[in-house]
Amino acid sequence: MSENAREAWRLLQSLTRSERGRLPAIAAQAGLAPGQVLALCSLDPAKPMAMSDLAATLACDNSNVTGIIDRLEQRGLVQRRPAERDRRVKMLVVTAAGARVRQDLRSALSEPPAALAGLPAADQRVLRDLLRRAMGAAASRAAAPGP
Amino acid sequence: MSENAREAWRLLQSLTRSERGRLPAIAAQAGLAPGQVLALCSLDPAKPMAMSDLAATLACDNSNVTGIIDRLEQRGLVQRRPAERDRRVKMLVVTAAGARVRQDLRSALSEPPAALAGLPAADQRVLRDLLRRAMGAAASRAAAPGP
DNA sequence: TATTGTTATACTCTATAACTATA
DNA sequence: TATAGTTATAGAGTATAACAATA
Repeated sequence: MSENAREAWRLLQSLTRSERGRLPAIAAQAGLAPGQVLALCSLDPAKPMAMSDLAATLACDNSNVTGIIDRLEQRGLVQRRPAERDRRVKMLVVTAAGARVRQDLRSALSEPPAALAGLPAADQRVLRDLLRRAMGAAASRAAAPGP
Repeated sequence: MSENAREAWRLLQSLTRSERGRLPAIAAQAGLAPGQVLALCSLDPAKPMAMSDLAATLACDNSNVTGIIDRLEQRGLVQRRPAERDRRVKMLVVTAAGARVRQDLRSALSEPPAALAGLPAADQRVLRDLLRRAMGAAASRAAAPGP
């Protein structure tokens, strides 16, 4: 019985739900819509990505990514480039301006909420270590599914 | 310097982001849209709530709640009732059918993701206690803002 | 006058289906 | 035939502004 895990998950959900307004607020400040912010932050300026890979990252349909990238491209933050090996594929390149905006967005989004910032330093460290373990173990399980 | 809190927050965000598809999936199974699920789950069947209070809970505009409640009311899950004391206000009452659906939804949503369910029992307990402290302290601060 | 909820309007995100170009 | 991306279309969530009923 993992009632503790259930309660921990409920607490985590209420924490992130209380921070729900931040993404729209940060996006509005940059003159972007929330989805555009998530897309821009998901792109690595050093490593162009195909449209369909971005769709998988954002867990949404290709047709949706078309519209989001249209708007980011109009703003000069991203560019489409045809892939060399397969001309059906379009690679997404973050422009210099896009990289600057992205850096600001990521910095704002990673600002911890009061509930975490107010914890004693020792608790913050315990929490970080625990989450590292949890995420690492989950990644391992995904890579090598059990028998 | 709270770099640990920052990293913990980033890890929490990636955990909840990896669970991003669950709300739409659970909503679709119940034949509802994600926003309708959040609204229904936010209503306490034992304690009717004004439209504007629900808007505050969901951190969105009143005009938006009108549309969401329209659809929940058409489905027979919620009813509008005029408040006795102030006839401008409409109280939202969860129907018997709505309470059943709500219970199922809450149960499905509180199922912890693999990253948490896979942690050792001791870690789950530590995490739960830590989050209880964090959320409790934040609530206290909100109730009594410092000097 | 001020407030609660509704309506009108517009933009964004989302999906499905049909289409084009390429493989 | 199958795949990557686009277009067309539709439904839902979001906001602002104007409005009605009530306070």
